[in-house]
Amino acid sequence: MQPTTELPKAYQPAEVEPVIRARWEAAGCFHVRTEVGDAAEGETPFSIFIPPPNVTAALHLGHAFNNALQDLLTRYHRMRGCATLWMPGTDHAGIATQSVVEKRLHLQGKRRTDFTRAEFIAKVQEWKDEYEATILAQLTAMGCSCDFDRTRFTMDEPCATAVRQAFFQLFADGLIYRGKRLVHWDPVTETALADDEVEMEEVDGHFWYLQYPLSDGSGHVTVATTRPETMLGDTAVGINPKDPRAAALRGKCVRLPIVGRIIPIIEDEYVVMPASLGGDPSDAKSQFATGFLKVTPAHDQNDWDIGLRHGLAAINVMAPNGTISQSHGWTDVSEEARAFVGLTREEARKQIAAWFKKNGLLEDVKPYRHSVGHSYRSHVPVEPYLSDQWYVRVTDDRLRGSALRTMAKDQVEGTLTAEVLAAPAMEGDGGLRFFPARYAKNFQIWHEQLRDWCISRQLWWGHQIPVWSMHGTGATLAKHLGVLASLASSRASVRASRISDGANLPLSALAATHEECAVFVCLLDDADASTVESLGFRRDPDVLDTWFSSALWPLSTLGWPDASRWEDMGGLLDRFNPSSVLCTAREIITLWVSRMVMFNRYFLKRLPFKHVFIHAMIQDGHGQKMSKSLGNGVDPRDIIHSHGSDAMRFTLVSIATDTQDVRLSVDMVDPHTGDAFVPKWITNSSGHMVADAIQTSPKMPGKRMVSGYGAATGVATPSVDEPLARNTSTRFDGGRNFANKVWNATRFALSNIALASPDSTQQPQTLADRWMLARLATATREIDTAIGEYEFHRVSDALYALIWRDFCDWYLECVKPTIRQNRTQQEILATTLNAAVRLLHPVCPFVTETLWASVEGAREGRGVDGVHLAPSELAATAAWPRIDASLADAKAIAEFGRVQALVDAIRKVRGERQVSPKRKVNLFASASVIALINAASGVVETLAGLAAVASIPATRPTGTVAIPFEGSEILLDGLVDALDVGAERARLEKTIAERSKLASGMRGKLENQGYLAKAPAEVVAETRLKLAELDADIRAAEGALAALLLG
RNA sequence: GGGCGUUUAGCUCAGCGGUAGAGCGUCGCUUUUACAUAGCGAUGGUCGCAGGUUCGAUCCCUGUAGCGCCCA
Repeated sequence: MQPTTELPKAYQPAEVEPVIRARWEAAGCFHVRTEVGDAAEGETPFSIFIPPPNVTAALHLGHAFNNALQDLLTRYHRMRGCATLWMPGTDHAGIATQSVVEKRLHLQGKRRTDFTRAEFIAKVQEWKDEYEATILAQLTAMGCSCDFDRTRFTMDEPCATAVRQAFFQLFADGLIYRGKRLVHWDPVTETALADDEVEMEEVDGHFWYLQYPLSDGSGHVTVATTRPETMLGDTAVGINPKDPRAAALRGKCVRLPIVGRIIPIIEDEYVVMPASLGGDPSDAKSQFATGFLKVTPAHDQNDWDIGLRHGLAAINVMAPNGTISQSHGWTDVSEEARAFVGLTREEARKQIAAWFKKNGLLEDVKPYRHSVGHSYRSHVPVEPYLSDQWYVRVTDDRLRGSALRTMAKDQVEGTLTAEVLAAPAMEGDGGLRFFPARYAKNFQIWHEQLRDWCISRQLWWGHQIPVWSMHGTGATLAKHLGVLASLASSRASVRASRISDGANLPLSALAATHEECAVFVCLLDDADASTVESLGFRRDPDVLDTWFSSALWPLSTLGWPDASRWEDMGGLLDRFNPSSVLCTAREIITLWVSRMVMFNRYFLKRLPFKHVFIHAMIQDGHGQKMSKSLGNGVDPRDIIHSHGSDAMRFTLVSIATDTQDVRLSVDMVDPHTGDAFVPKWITNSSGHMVADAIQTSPKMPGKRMVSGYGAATGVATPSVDEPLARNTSTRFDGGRNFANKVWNATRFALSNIALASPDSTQQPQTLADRWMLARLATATREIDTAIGEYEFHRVSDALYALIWRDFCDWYLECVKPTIRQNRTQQEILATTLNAAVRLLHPVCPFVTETLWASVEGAREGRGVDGVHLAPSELAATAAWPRIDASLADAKAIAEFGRVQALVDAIRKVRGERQVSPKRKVNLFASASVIALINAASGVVETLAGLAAVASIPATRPTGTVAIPFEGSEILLDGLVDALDVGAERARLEKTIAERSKLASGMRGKLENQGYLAKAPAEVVAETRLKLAELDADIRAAEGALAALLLG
């Protein structure tokens, strides 16, 4: 083993991290091989699929948090001997990535449409390559033990193949359909959005009160609306059937102003009645309602539903870019209405309101604050828009019901419906468990309220939908059926539908149909594409929602549907799917977890993972989510730069509690001086606290730099003179200090072992020795339990307590005087250190791997019965400590606890009196305390700085300081040259006051008959015991006080 | 509007039916050859507010106020 003098005085992460990463890579220890049958593989396989980060941007601390926890789990199970796979990769993030690239083009004055689709995709691909490399570099820098040889991308060939297979199968099984529906439409990016891509925001709007004249001239009705511009598409006015005015209006119509359209008054329960006419006063809307609702089926989801109930026409008055248009379904455009065509929806709102005002039909305007859906991408209000889209029928029991049935029985709230429970049993039923358990409810509610999933996106970047279509009369389309029928049904699926209502048509009925129809051909691969295209079929230009490919991640990354097509994937699917656990954040439950469960169950008839662990979110110092647009996301490499990877990981693990989100205040690092400082904060236009774009160097006032916010928003561009400033945070100091502590404790332990005297002999284990081993045993057990329950902060707490508090502060201090002569202690020291390094490895892989060779070397030829530590070349592949339960000696822990209390009591007085550590004192004590001191074999003398210990003499020596301990008095002699009677009196009086307060509380309890009668006997007994001890302490202190005053 | 969480020491957070803990910060003492990124000690909290249940409530229940997130 090696000369410990080689270890530098402080841990230098920047120097060792690259070396260690190279060592792991050379050993290939994170790569799981396809050959099974290794005899060592006793444990069940362990696998995690990384939530693939978006290639839109680099990772921030939130990702670092997520990945630190995954790596902890992965390394832990690898050490436990499991065949372990952590599958890495990235996600193409369709709309997000396309937007950032479009935004960049926009800065150059260009648009997507200035390029061909292929050219544009090539540009996005470049972006993807850059950020994929960045992300993988970040994961590597963090020390993530992913199987990087298997890194996937959601648009690479294996993933694309899986997507094609899944789409084809769902299409053929009738679970994918084309539907005309109101979708959430983003008029800026001109694409449909999924429900979860819409963010609700509170907006200050208005209610406009518009008068619509009755067509028979008998008066008017007043509708209240927040969106007057949509009135151009009104096809009815609704009234609640319970409204007293309804009967008189039955059968009447109104003449729609501007347009002149005659539209019916219909009765529907959905219509809110004004509070004055019996509406629910607690409903805010009833305060604003007139009882008349303009019904615009093409521009409002609720109106669409009303339209379906009453057979109303849906008239779309807008173009895809959100302007008023006569070309997308609006045919009865009057002269008067023509003036509004071409206006933006915002402008149209103003002008329509103005028209009503000018014509005396605007009855009122009231301010109204309400929530409006906004595009999570372009941030403009989402338009409910009528369009043809592709849907997955997730409401089918084979998807939704199947997902609900996976829930662990005890995590289901109430019971699942009979309909859901009626399905035949399948593998994985009841097998999905959430940690913390409360998140199961999110999963359940989401599925119970699920609507069909709109999967088409009007984008270029993504998986293009593999459907070719042709429109025409049924009869003309039927002519192609012969050729289509010649295609293999296992690779081509054909469906037909009627345009007018979207109804499915059997292919056999097509020839007899003279209505407008569409034929859709879904192809499993492109082999038959030219055949289909030669008939005149055109491929759908849209791409799939990103989550469609993400939903297949646990399948596609393992080679599904046919692993033999890819190198080195054989057998992985059966070994590693279902995976062990998915680690992710709350909002992902609906976006991703749900869809993976549905797809994995549908395609593979089993779960994608058994556990779902949901972790907190990392917020910045102002309680704001880290986001790209705010530029408040901290690059983990900045923290690694300032504190080291292990420091970052240890701190992140320590803040992984299961209750609340974590606030992490962020400082900046001055690139000119390297100093950390608190940046100048400003409030931006959206009301967020951000670091001002340009910051001035605190130490070099002439120098400036760009903040993350400045760079992210493009307000400032980093340059040589004004570089981008890194971030840091003092929150990671604790982790850095801990890594350094481990480093130095190891250095010290190794040096003592190296310097052990050659004739050192076996000695009986001391109390401290037994205690140290007991603590090792209990801490190991605590770590195992905490990891099993996904309570990660308990892991770092246990490591901190074991290594810093117990091993460093107590054990090392205890053995300092004896270790070099005592072979037993050398063995315990080497063994405990070795085990501790293993326990720490999953959290702090770098410092432990760096120390590993020395720590293993020191243990050669030394061991402790009951502690099993198989030798290993690398810490990364070392066996997790196995410690016999017999070592968890509760008596040793309790007795050493008394020793610690005694030492603390003496140190407290020494501290108060500011006694030099060098000064040794004499101690007089009762027989029981002397017995304890003897049992501790010199430890009390060492740690409390005692010269001699003796029984309390018959006459109290003068100048001694008295301390009550365990109900008797101990006296310290020689603590100070001259006793300060006043100070001593104050100390004793304070002690008496403190204990008396506690004692009176307990006495009060014991005088309470209810307490004596109803509290558990052991609690009462304990109270009595404590009270007796307190009383004894008080008597001892009073005795000392009396002696002091007499003397 | 529904759901979940949260409010505990100056800060960041644990905890929990039996009279409150950690880390950091602050204040003393200590450069004692593992570590000053350290050691020893101290200071610091009517556990958001109001009711209720209980022998006993920071913890359970109800209400209320603030904050955060998810869903509509």
